[in-house]
Amino acid sequence: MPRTTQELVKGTLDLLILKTLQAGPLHGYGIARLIEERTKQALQIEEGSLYPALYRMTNRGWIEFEWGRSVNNRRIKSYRLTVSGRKRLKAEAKSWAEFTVAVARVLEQPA
Amino acid sequence: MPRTTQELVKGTLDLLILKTLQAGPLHGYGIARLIEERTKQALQIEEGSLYPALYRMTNRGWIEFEWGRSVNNRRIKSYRLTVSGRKRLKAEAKSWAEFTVAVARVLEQPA
DNA sequence: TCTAAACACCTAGAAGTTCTAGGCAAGCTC
DNA sequence: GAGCTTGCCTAGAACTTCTAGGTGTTTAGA
Repeated sequence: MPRTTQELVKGTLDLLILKTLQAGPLHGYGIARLIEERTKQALQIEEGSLYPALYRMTNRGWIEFEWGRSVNNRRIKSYRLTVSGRKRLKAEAKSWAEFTVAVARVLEQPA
Repeated sequence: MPRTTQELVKGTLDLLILKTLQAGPLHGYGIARLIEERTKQALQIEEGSLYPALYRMTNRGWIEFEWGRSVNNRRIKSYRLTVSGRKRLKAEAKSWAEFTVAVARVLEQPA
């Protein structure tokens, strides 16, 4: 289902995942669906980006997982933030806010 | 002069360049300095990113250049937007706006 | 019962941008 | 004439993301 109006994640995937896990544990597939739902399908989370990202972030100690069962009775890896991950979330959110302000300063210039 | 507080450009470089050229022709070095000034040094434009980007964008027909002289009497490549580049600027600006709104929707969720 | 769809995970390789870390030349200032 | 600034450039590495597959399980429905 290729939808040209959908945006790709452009460097914010980690932040989006960290933020989504802030409210509580969730599995990879669920994270993707929730982000898409919350952005009204404006952001599309590709599985080929998602799973490598979860792997990287686990390695970096920002998240950890345990095997479990979903509400649909499927085997899932339930991820949650670590203490380090909460710190990282805070830092990335701040960085993103500063970044968008900076870009806005350029874009607000008169033609 | 490594400054950890400076942000990198994360996929917005083309947009920043296009926007900076919207007001009139400018050379590469000047584009970088102007963006840094307008963002109060929050964004840093690396020359190793800048020149390849200008090359790419020229190839894609978004910008074109002619050789000239700067106010400092140095040889410069003076870039300006093409018609196609103006279209591209408009599209990228719109896309960026939608993207930031989408990310904001995720980030505004309660913890 | 059998099938199809949805759920849920995964990977290899390619593509693309950006950064690091250099280099070169010319003009200006002291 | 030395050194700084301006101004251009490149090769290669690093990194993320996408494409394009793949697997297995559960459930709904024909």
